[in-house]
Amino acid sequence: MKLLAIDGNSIMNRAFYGIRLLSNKKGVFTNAVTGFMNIYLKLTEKYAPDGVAVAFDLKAPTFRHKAYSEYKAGRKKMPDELAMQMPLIKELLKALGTTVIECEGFEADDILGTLADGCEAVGSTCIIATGDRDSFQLIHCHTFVHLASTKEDVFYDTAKITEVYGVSPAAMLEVKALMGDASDNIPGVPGIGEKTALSLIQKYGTIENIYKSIDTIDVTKSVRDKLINGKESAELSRMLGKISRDAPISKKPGDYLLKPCSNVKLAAMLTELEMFSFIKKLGIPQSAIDEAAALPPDDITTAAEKDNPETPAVQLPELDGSVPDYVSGESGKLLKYVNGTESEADISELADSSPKRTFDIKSMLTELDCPINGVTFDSTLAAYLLNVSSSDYRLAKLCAEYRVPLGSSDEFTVHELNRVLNAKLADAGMTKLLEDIEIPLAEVLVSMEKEGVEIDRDALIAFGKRLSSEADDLAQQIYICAGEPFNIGSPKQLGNILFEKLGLPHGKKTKTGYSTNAETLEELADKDPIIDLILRWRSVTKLDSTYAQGLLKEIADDGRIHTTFKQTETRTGRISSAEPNIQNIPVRTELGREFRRFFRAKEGYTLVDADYSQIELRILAHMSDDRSMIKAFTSGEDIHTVTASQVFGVSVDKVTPEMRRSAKAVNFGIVYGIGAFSLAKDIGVPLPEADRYIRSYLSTYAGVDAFMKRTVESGKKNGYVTTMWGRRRYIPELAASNKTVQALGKRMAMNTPVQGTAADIIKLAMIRVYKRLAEEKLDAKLILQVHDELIVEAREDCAERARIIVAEEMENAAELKVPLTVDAKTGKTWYEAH
DNA sequence: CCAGTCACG
DNA sequence: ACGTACGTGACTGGA
Repeated sequence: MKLLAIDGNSIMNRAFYGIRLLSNKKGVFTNAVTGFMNIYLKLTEKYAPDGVAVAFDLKAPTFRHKAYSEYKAGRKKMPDELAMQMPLIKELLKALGTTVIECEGFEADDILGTLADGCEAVGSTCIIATGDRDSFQLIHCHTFVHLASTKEDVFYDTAKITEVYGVSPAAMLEVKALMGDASDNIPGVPGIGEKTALSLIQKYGTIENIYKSIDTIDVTKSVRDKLINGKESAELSRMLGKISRDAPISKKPGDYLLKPCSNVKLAAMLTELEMFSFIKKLGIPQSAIDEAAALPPDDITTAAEKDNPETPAVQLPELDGSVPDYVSGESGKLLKYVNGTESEADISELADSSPKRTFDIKSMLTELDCPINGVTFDSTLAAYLLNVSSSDYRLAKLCAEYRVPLGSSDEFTVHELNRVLNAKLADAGMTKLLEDIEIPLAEVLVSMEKEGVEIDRDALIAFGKRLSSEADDLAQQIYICAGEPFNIGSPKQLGNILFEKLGLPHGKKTKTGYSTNAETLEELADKDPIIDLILRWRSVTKLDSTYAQGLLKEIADDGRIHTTFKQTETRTGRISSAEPNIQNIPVRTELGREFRRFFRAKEGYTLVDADYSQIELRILAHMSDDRSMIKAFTSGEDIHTVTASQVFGVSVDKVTPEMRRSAKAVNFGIVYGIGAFSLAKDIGVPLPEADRYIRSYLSTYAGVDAFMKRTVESGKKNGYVTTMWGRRRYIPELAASNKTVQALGKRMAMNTPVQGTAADIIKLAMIRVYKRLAEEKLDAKLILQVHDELIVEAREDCAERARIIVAEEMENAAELKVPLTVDAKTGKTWYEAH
């Protein structure tokens, strides 16, 4: 018989601090549970135990000794994020068939000691799995310790302990009692550390022996004095550190045999916790998953949710069964589900305007390459709106998440999934957002991807050659400065050259070595000419590899680049662009901006480039209803100048360029949820001065201050924040107890409504522009979007009409309390038009 | 596959 | 005392 005895608290601790904070979308934290499950699976695979017992401390233990409780009282309280995961792991462990043991008056260690004692008595093997070394004293003939550490796990038996520490396992207690253990609040003998304690016990075996012959033992005077003064403390420490072996639990290993798993319970819990990978790893049968999905939503809910009970159940909208649900199956087949019947459908029926529902309309438009009209609902987009933070909106994942049984056919499953998603979306007030923005947008995006943008390949190749030869020159000069060639692109090698070989003063370090980013290097620019060369090399190679070579690889046979716009990627509602990313083509430096000359209109056409002016600040003015900021925007003056004049209390014509620069930085910072530290770094002023700017800004724009506070409060209360169009983002970070994480949550809460509303507006604008260009039968197509900028390719003779139309539709996409202004220009290339 | 870096709004 | 502005994607080096 082989018993695996797990120190539950210790392993949960390791898991919690070893994995960054994770949570499901309801805000239930899951990182410790995830880590524990990984360790549990590893252990059972490695040792194949017959029985598993998991020991936990009780929340409010009564202590063995009075003195003990006094010491333990000084221990830090478990963070809430970890505490709330304890009941979850216990439930999971029970469902896995293990025995969970908690025992009043005894800590997890004592339970392990008792179990080990029971195993020794009958010659069963006992493997103790724990994250701390306290249990070493329990190692014996049949008792071993599996130490789970951050680096790698180590297996300890008597021989290993003797090898590593030079004492017997039982003597580990004596060592600990001498050296003490701060984390366990064991005082030890003041002044005696690990080295001295080990050598003393190696020589004399026990504390008792040491004190028996305290006058004659071979130690320095100072150690002897410390020992004499610390005698009482040593004896107390030994008592505190000794693990008890008589917890009132069964000592028979046979009583802890593994029971069969409760697959349904496991499936339900792991689904609720969104830990889908374990469902797979545990090999839980589909039947159990389906059965779990049919259960009513259980009580694995958050405390947060209990504090905010959902509004009483309202009548949720049911789906109209006569509206077909479409899904594209393998090998290009189109399947549908209508009035309870499944059938194959012809793509031609998608074109008519009769109502229909889809699963991933953007993929369907792309793959089927046919018009799809009358779409009233789309599963993928609905799922994105319900949880913008997911990274997987595939059918199986959604079914698991929303407790829909994976049925016999996809069309039936999609129908069932849509019922759930539709009800949840209506409940969250996002139906209009789906119908009016996301669904119509899918068609616009697919059209833009298909159109693409023409690239001047030859010019791009020539520019790339220029960049790479420049990079080679710079590299040669760098090698001369460094005295040897090395890989400049390796931060590790570069750090060695700069800070070890050349001995330059290094700034802060990263986890892996010296920091060598541009910000750090710029501070060293006057120390050595190599710095400037490296910065130039970085910039030139970046442009060459990412933009010259990178873009060349992406030019299709039609001479154009066809990006992919992702509609379900960002947390804020923006769209993103990939393969290639056309939303980060250089513009800030003159050399980088050259790339925009290679993005050109095709023969006989012109580009129209229109971008919103200060859209995020305008939205902030509107949402916060701040009188001063609204006035600033209605005055028609430059916003940063007006801000400077209001914040510094001077007239507009007295604003210096310096003042304007600061005001601009604060304006940006405010939208991001500013901190004085970062502002100071950004504009290079002392921290107290940056702090004054912010306070002055927030008192000038008190409405903004109030809006930010309101937003954070509502985020904390509801668990999410929203945009003007009701787009939602859950922010579990707001509930974290770690201050840094909470501060991050606050910044997200402040930024998301603004950035997200801007995303709502430009999406509306795209739909309007797309429709209007089609209605007016202009030979002009929307081709690119860069967050606040739209680019249209128009035949030369209608470019001016197109320019007017694009600007008009963008400006009228939303009605705010401030004007929503647009700059629209034309040009043969992106460079010229922007 | 992650960390570091850097391009954009 | 600590860590420090929001949101993305691509490339490189190195475990």
